[in-house]
Amino acid sequence: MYRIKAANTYEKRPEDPRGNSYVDYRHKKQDKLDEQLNQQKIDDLFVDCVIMLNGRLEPSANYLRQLIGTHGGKVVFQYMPGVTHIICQNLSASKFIQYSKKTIPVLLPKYILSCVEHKTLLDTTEFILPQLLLEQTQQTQQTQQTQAQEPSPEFRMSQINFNYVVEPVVLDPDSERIQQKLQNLEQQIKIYQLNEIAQIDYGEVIQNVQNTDSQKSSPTQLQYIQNSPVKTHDKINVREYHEQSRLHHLSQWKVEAQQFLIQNPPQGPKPNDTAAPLFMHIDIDCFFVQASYSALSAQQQLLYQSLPLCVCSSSNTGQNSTADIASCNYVARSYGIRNGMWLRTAQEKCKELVILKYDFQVYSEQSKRFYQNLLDISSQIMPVSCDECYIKLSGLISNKEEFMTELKAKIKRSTGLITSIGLGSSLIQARIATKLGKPNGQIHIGKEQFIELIKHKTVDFLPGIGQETATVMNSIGIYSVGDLQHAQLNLLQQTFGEIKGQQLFNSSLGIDSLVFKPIQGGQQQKSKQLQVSQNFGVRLTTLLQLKQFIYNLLVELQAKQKERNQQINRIILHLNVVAKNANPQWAKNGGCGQCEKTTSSCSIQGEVTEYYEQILEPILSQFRVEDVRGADIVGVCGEQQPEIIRNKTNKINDRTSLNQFKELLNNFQEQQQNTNLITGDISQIDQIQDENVREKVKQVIGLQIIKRGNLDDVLKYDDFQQKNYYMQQMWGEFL
DNA sequence: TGAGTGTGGTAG
DNA sequence: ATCGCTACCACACTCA
Repeated sequence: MYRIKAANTYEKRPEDPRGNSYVDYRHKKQDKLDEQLNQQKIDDLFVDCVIMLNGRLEPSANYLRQLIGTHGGKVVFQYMPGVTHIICQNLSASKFIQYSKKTIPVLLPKYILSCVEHKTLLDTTEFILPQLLLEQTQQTQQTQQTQAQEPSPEFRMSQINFNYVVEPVVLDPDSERIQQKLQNLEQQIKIYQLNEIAQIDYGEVIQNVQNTDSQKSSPTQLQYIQNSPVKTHDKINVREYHEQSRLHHLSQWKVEAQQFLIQNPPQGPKPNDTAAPLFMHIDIDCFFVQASYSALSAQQQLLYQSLPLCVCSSSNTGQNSTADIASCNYVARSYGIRNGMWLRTAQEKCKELVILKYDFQVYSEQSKRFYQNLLDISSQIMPVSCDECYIKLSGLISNKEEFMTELKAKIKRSTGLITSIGLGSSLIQARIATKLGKPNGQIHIGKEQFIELIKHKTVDFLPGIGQETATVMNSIGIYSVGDLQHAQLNLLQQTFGEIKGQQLFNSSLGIDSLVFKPIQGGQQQKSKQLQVSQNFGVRLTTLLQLKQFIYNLLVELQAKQKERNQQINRIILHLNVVAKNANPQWAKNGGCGQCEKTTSSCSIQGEVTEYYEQILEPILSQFRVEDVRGADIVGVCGEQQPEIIRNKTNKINDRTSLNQFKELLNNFQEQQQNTNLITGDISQIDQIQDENVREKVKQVIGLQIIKRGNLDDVLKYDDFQQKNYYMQQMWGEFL
């Protein structure tokens, strides 16, 4: 039996498996790197310097480290005696105090770059952190105002710097950039003036400005146009774009599926929580292809039968089509074609590939029909997407094979679509069963089988492990699921974080990190996030176009907010900016290619669109407009939480009761997956009088224990916002 | 230590 | 040409 370890305990960093202490390990690693850099040394510019890099830096700390290293300097990341320079971009108050105790210059990263450029150690005064100058000025003022005291030792350094206060010089060799900034500033001022003068609809104002601007036709030449000759858009209609985006529809259909289930609550029998857990995962095989195929005429269907098929937005058979294969059937897959592959790659692999068109209307209808067939199986359904869901079947099925065969036949009759079904005692087991059975499969696996069957698959076979995680795993010597099953939990948690590490480990053993949350009929779904984004076909050349675009996104967000009837109290803007040295080979036609993401957020009250200047402003100065290739706006909804009493005196201070209850729960030997009940002696919970409270306790504690490992973590876990509320209820009624 | 904010990964 | 969306989770870091 695998004990689920506490997932959220913040214990001391485990020892290095090779027997070194972690600190030693770090030092050794550092030394090794220094040595490596020393071998590539160019000159002795920084030879007597020990430079400390702190926090997030631009250029990155890694880059600076190499740069300094190759010029003979030593880099550290923690303060230690002997440090000669501190390189930092943002200094928090605590760090400020901490650093200003030391008489060491705190400088901008630009110092390093300039020194390298001029091949000499420059005077540091020009590079002192502006924040530091500002802060010490304020501090000095404060001190002067309040009391005429001797400056405390903390300000020794400020005093030193103060003697050399120089207006910080922006050493930007790229004078074009400054010109651009100034131009932008001018344009900004214009738009502000317009807003003040014209008291009309904001959108209209922007539209007008936009028009006059495009007549002028900005002289700005785009750098990237040389690489990717894409037309710039004068006007981008977000909604129109979304109409054609398969990924947009995919997201929409998920919501539609949820709403469908809310409006048509499953009428099937209620699963038995005390029976052995049994979950079904059902998925339509290559949904897009099958659905598109099902919309064809009988004659065409006959023609295309058993041919390699795919769905793609483009019928372009040219050599350079970067259109995505949205979905391909299993015949096509036998040629090595995969979903997401570019059409040109796919056609290189199979010349006979038949390209079917998207038919979003049909997909939506088929999805509804699919769900219609599932309503009478069980009362608990959890949709995953338009073509995929989990159903809880504990204690409802006698003959599993027969059940699966019949269900598949029923769906085939009603929709014409072929599905795969997996059964398992946890969600992930069912999920993997489906995956193993595809296409047209029906499999039931248990935990032991799960572990056996999946042992030799690569780690990315497991849900939740994508490319990035797989790469990191490979780097620590984990390639197959079997490796993961036998991996050191310590190592995993050290690499991926306490919870993530635990979840990955659990996954490999068939233990869920996903919690089964069936749709509750009649209940309106509340999501935590609303998002509107477009990262395709965005080619902006002027600030005004950018503003117009952001505004359009906000309008769309507002419409969505209204439609879903949700509260939004914070908006986030993501801006994708072309990465320096982006590889044009990697970009799709019209795509955003390799981007760097800039983010800004603000809290809002009232209308989303009113905040558009505010959200845009903080990031305007950070990039050149013509580099922008895409933008997202995310609205984060306020969770509609019950009144949480945040009075400290209301906290539970009855340690005895708490400990008793903890002990009781910790005594449970085995945690049953995804049952709302805790196995073992639950009689004490059942003694709770209030039925609602009792159910809540079971549900909340049960789910949380399964998710986190043990009660300690349940009580500790930050995101468990209703903790205090439930705890009060619990302790009020219980014990 | 909890709340706020930013970053990054994953899935369909 | 082409339609690289969206919701959610975990984590890092800062601030008071």
